Amino acid sequence: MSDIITPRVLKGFRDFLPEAESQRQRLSATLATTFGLFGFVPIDTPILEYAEILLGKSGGETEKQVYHFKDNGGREVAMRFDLTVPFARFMAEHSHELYLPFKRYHIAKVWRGENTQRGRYREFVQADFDTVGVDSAAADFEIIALIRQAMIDLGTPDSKILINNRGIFNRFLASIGLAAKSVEILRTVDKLAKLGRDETSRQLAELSDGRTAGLILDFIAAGTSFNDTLDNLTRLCGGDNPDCDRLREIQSMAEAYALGDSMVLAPWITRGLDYYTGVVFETMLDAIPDIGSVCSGGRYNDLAGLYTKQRLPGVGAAIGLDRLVAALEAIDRLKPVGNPAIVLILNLDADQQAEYQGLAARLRQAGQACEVFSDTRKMAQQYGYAEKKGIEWVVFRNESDKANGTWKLKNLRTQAIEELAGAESVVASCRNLAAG
RNA sequence: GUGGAUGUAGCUCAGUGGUAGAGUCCCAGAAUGUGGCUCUGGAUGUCGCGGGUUCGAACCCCGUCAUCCACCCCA
Repeated sequence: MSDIITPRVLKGFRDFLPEAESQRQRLSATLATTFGLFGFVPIDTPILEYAEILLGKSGGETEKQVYHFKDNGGREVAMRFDLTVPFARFMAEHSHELYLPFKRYHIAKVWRGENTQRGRYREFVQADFDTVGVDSAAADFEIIALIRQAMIDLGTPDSKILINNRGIFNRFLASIGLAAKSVEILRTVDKLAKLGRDETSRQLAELSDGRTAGLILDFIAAGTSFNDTLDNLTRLCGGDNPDCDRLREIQSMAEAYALGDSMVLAPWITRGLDYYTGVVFETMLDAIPDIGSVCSGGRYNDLAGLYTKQRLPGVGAAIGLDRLVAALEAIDRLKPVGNPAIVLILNLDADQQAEYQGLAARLRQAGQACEVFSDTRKMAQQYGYAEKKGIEWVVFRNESDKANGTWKLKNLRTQAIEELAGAESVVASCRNLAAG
């Protein structure tokens, strides 16, 4: 009989080993730098909120996905399932302490109790960024430019930001008398890429009729260029209007910014979430489109309407960091993250313990990360340790080195061994290694 | 939440009713003029978990958990 508890983690939850966690931290740090480049500032909020805050408006679908329970004091609480709703509460509570427009980013874990798949977990990190307190093309464009920069910085310049404006679609639907079914139609259209034209047409015909389905499909057809597509949309929804103008303004900024064809007008992109009211976007990686959008968002005209009378329009997006890591791994584009220490001091002689630590101290004082192997094990094991951790250099000394006060520095890859006069020489050599 | 596939040693997998296997990895030893090549030996599995059928189950049946895929939704 055993009283050992089987170690396991919940479905959709994961442990991260050093290599994976290093990657996550690196990407996260990269994003923080990119956000800062655009003047976005960081915030954080609690992972647990009153259930009514998180479940307030969102009925059905999201409610089923939110982890909620009674805390030890009997309060109904819930774990945040995205960073936008907590942000809305945050703004309602702190807007008087802040300034508008307020541009914030928030990189943190969120939880959703839905079924798992590759790149789809129950606990995952989102990098959310929004500009609130302003409704302008400049703000919309800044989010797009930021997504573009983030994609470049993350190592996926070969990606496309698909953009659309829901307002245009709604105008179009109104013009053909289907405004009442806009939500269903938007959802159906959103699946065009996945279902294909025929199936989408069939489903649209169920919502309206065959002729209307054809009209809708014509409407969402892609043109030969951003402006060509936009001209088509403008014509089909009854001529110039503020929503088309917004896209034109964004496009002119994109040209000045030299975004090129990384920004695509995609009339079939609508996003399922019903709080978006203006431009919406998704970001697809050319190398692995199957994994889905790695950064999605859009404009909403009232962020915190549930919690305050102050009207806060905004625009923002969320990068799915874990999905991105899964994608980068799948296309083999994660840069290896080495061990922080590039030098291992081999521990071969029980009488030299003080010397090893003394050398390590010198190195560290010089800002040089190093390790002393923590036991006098066989050399093969110490070499193996260094290799597994990606440490390229080892320092050791044999009997004669010990007598002479010298050290040997060996490159594990080239096998080259260099004899060094003393600790200062080791420090100097390691400095060169780090620099070179 | 619904449907399908999968689940055997740390890893990759073979084994379809009759005493649990291979490769790799790991450990020990030999050789090696400070490891990595070679040789010898060794360890490791409640066959995801729990029931059932059977003289006998890794294999058949049911349930359950996890992973992957599709739906739904989304990052």
